[in-house]
Amino acid sequence: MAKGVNKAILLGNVGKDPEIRSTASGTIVASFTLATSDRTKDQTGNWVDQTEWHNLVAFKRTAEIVRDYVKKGSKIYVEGKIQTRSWDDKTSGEKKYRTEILVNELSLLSGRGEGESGGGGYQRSGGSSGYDQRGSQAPADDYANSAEITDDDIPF
Amino acid sequence: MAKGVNKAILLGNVGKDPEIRSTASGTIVASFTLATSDRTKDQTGNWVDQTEWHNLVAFKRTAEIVRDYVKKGSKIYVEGKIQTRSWDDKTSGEKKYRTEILVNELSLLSGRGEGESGGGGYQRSGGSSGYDQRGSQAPADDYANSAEITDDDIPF
Amino acid sequence: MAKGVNKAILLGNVGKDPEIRSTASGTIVASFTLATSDRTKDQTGNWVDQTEWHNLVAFKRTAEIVRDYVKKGSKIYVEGKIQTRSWDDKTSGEKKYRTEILVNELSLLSGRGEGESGGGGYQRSGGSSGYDQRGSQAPADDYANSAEITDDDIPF
Amino acid sequence: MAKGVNKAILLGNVGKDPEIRSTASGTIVASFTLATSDRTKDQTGNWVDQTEWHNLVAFKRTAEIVRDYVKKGSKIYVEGKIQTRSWDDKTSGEKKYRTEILVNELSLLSGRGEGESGGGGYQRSGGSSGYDQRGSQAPADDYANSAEITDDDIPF
DNA sequence: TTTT
DNA sequence: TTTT
Repeated sequence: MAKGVNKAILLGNVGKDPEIRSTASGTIVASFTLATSDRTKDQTGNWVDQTEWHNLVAFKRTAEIVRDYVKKGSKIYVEGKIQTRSWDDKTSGEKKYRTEILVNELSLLSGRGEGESGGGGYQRSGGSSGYDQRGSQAPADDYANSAEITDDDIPF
Repeated sequence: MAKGVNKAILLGNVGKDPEIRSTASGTIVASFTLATSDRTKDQTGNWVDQTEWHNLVAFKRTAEIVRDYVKKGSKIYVEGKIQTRSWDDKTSGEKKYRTEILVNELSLLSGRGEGESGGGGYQRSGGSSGYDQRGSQAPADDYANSAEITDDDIPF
Repeated sequence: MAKGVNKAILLGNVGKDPEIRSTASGTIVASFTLATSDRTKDQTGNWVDQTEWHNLVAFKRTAEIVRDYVKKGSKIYVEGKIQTRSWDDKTSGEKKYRTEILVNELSLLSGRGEGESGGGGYQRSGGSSGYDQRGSQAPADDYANSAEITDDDIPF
Repeated sequence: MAKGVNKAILLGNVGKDPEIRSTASGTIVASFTLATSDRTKDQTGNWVDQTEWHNLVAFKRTAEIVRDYVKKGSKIYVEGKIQTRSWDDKTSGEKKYRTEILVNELSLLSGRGEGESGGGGYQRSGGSSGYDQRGSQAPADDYANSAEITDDDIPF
């Protein structure tokens, strides 16, 4: 009776190769971004392409599918839950928010081979944090340090 | 052809009486929060009620419906578009993000009279920012100062 | 990869007390109808209320919730899968179709006590087929005789 | 307050080249079928591909997009309204039902050139009624004769 | 009747 | 940062 509905339905293109991590307890986690593009009229009546970026997270079996089949450029359909996590920024002391889509349904729309052009290595190595995704530096670090996903964040 | 899908489907209860404002050009804007509750199992297998808060915005005709019929406690169904706005925090200089649902469909589920218990005054006056809903003070002010909705933010 | 999406999202009022049955193998099945009302403009520009009726089916745990909490008049939100079953009419020999929503998510929106007006008995007895909801008699019988849900129809 | 929700969300492949017609008043109408495929477990626990077929109808601007870009094999995402039309079968005298999805949002997922393999002619000519789509003969004719879409069926 |  |  107290059950609400919290559902996101998205169809778009993946911005970067997904980040794959594991929690302390061994749960696999995939993080990636999705661009949904729209053609809307602006104030002057012109058609403008408008792109919205979404932060997606997937766990367990869904994360494995992401790891194995989703890459930069992939077109996917996704259903998920909208979640906002918050943490206290260590340096500024301010509260920060990050909204993510917890993916629970995923459909691959690019054929095999489509999506990524580079055939070679997926060099997703080094210091790439995977959250440095809006041209912001400090926030990414901050997020990585203060708001890393822990087992407590996982809803199962 | 490049058309993506960006849709949120929410059903829950309104957290506070909506804020009603107008842009410089006279467009009416309604802002409010919605709680969607879920019963999920936690790590230890217990059923836990989990509430997610969403920031909703409505414009024009939809904003008028919100103004006239939606209040604290109202149960509503909503469809909208997920949007993240960003701005530079004036004091800390950091980039901040705020994700909102731009409502384009709304269905009232509380009967008339349901929802609000207090019959008296809707004292939506004074310093009540309507964004002080996560125990955070500064962010609300900050948001009010730095990220006020302007005509440029309105997608039509 | 070949995964499609087939989803119905409905919010409306239940037309009659649900029918509860069991398959030969003991799976509980609930069947009921849902009215979704819309206010659309007709050809002459007048606002007209338009009601669409849907046939819903629920199995197992969801069927138990329907049995225990859903009744005539209940306002509910439902997610499900659109399915069309077909059978050969015994008398006319024609192929017949029936589209149903296989419910997999259900949210009760009427408070307890709301919905049903009659306090007394839920006389869901006798010949009430539960499918006699469009002013048609024969189809209901026909359906009952020729297109009863069998274990083969259940997708799990 | 009496506003319900009636929404279908489908992603799949088009079964045949769409039928394009016009009503007496000149409204363009597109009819086509969509297959949504699912991989579910059957009773014995094996994974089985299950395909559901949907009847889609589009009007006006959406019908033009269908006419110009959608063909047999096209992968599309669609939002629409579930509608059941009924009519009296002339020969058997029985009431018949046909459930359709009235498309109001459409996204093309096949690239240009994808979808159809045959480059040549779209010979959608002759007596093809477009409703002879489930291996049934009489019903199609019947439908064509008794339940043709008229201006009265169009909800605007 | 589609698709992987 | 994606895609058409």
